[in-house]
Amino acid sequence: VITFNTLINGLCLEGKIHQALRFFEQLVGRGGGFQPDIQTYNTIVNGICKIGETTQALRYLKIMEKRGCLPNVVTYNTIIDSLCKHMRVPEALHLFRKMTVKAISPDAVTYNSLIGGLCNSGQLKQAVLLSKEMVKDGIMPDVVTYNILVDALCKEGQAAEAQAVVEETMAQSGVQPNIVTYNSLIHGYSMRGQMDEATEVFSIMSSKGVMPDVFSYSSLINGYCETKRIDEAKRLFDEMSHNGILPDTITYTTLIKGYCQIGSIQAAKEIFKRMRDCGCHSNIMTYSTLLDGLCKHGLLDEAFSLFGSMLKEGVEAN
RNA sequence: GGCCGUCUUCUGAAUG
Repeated sequence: VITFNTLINGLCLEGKIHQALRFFEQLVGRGGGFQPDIQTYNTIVNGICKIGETTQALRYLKIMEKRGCLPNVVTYNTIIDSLCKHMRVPEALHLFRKMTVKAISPDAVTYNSLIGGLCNSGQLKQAVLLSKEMVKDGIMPDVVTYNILVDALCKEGQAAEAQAVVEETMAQSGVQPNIVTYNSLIHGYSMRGQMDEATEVFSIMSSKGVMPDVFSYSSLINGYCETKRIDEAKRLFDEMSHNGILPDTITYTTLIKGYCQIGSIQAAKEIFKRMRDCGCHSNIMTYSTLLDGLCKHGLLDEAFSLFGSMLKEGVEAN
C-alpha cells in the first residue's frame, strides 16, 4: 500500500493528477484488487483539490464512507483548506462544524487553514477571534498559526504591530519564531520601504541562528528596488551567492524590475542574460517584467523580438 | 520498546 501511495503522491506532486486518478481507478477496479487505505484516499482527495475541483473532493467524503474507509482529520483538513484557498470560507466553516458532528476533532491544521482563509478574505478580526476559540478548544496556536496572523498584519501594512506580536505574544506563549515568521516581517517592512527595519529583522534572525534564505534576500532586494536603491539591491544579490544561497527565478525577476524602474534597461538585460547562464529558468513573469521595461522605454522592436524568443522557449503568453 | 518510507496548514517577483 505504501508503495502505491508513494507512486500516487508522486504523480500528484508533479501535477499529473489525472494520471494519478487513472492509476488509482485501475488499482481499485476489478482485477486490481488493491485495498486503498486512508492515506491513499487522502492523497487522491488532495490531488483533486489541487486542480481546483474541491466540489468533487467533497463528494469523495461520501464515496469513502460507502467504501468503508472513513474520512479522518486529514481528509477534512485537506478539503477545508482547499475551500479556504478558493475563497469559499463559509463552506469551509460549515464543513468544520460537520466534522465535529462526526466526532472528528479538529486539530491545529484545521484551525490554521480556517484562520488563513479568514485572513485572505480580509477578515483579520474574525481570524483572531478564531485563534482564541482554538485555545478554548484545547489546541494551542503553533508557529504556523502565528505566522499566518503575522503575515496578514504585514500585508495590511502593519509590520510594526506584527513584530510586536512576535516579540510579545509569541514569546509569552513560548513559541519560537522560525524562518517563515522572520521572512514575513522582512517582507512587511520591505513593502513599506522601511528598509532599516527590514534589515534589522534580517540581522535579528541571523543572530538567533535562523539563517536567511532565498525568500529573505528576495524580499529585501525587492524593498531596495522599490525605494530605488538599486546598489543596495545589487550588493545583496552578490552577497547571497557568496553565502551559498542561489538566486532563483523570483530573485532575478525582482532585480530585473529594479533596473527597469530606474531606466537601466541595459543592466536589466544583463541580469536576464546572467540568469540564463546560471541555468535559471525565466517564466512568464520574468518575461513580462522585461517586456514592460522595454515597452515603457520605447524599445518596441526589442520587445517584440524578446516576445518571439519567449514563445520559442515554450513560455506561453497570458 | 524505539526509529525509518506514503496524506493536510504559513513567507518572496510582472501588466492593468
